[in-house]
Amino acid sequence: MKLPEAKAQFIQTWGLLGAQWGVNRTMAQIHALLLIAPEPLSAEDIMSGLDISRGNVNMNVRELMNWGIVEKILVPGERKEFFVAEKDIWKVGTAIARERKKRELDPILKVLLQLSKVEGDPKDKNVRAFRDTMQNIQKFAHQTDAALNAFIKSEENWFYSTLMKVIR
Amino acid sequence: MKLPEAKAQFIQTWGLLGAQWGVNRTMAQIHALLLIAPEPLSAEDIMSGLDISRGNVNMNVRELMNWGIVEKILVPGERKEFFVAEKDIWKVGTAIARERKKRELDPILKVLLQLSKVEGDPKDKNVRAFRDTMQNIQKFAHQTDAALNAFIKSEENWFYSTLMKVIR
DNA sequence: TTGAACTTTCAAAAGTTTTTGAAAATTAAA
DNA sequence: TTTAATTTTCAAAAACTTTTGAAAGTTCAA
Repeated sequence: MKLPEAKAQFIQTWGLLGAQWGVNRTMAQIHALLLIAPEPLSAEDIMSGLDISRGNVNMNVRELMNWGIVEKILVPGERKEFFVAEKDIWKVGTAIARERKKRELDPILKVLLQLSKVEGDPKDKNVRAFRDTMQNIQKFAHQTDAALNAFIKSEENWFYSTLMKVIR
Repeated sequence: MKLPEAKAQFIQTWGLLGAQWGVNRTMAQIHALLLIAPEPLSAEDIMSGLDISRGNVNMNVRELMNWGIVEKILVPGERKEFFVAEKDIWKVGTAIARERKKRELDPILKVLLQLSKVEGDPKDKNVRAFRDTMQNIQKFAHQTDAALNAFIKSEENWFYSTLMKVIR
């Protein structure tokens, strides 16, 4: 396989991976394009590289910057803005974990904690079933939370061993 | 908060969690409804509980069964089919991890492995950047794979072991 | 067998998300 | 200043996903 074909396939695959996990496909594709670019890319490079509109590039690049995995840089002598991706995949992984936990997991776990305080007669099997489920989810959530925090704080290599301690 | 309100909020929240991670919202809501049900539910119970059509229930319950976290049961003397969810959240977590890894992660990682074999002149910085990225992703993928496998294999007893810590 | 109870299927409709592209806003050079 | 290059915004269009519901299929008691 030659480079252009391999690049295209990587962009396609990275986009699919994102889409399956609730990330905008185009955002993941832009990320892929930047990951394999040896030089910073302009908005126009991304537009032509993926055949998408300027507005689409602008919106998705901004979101990648919000996630902390792409940076805007100014090239001396150039009017345009350029973009570079964080190339260390471990850092990319921890940044994504940190953001998604903060935005999507933490608020939901807060709600679930509230729900275990439901009023009701413990003789009612509906009440008992509900409370049992909430307690189980909370316990699981705490372990997941600990594992994710370990990962987020980790430098490479620490991850596997700390996760093992949490699980065992 | 009283039970009916708490149930509604749990269903809503569980659905949101699913939707954010690429799972059909209604499928997650059906799962929530079954998780807190003290008795098996029929298709009609689910239809009226969530106000959705028969076809929708059929399709999503089938998918929950494919994931191995819901089971069809036959109640003696009843013509209808009933459904129960696996109530142990750790088992639910490992089942979901096992299925998603198999369906969505493994095939993609296989492609990425292929891509690191790209032909090309190592003097070309495009080739070098591409290969570096592929190698980094692969290394990360292997660690993630090992961590996921450890989690998937961590069979039950989590309740027992946490209980032991409380007792001693 | 028959037919009522129940489940499954799937084309069309509804709903949601993503993308476009042109106008408005911003920036910086002349 | 003014002007041209560039970026941002956002309403409308396109694309995609989910849901419906009625017809077809299946099961089983009589």
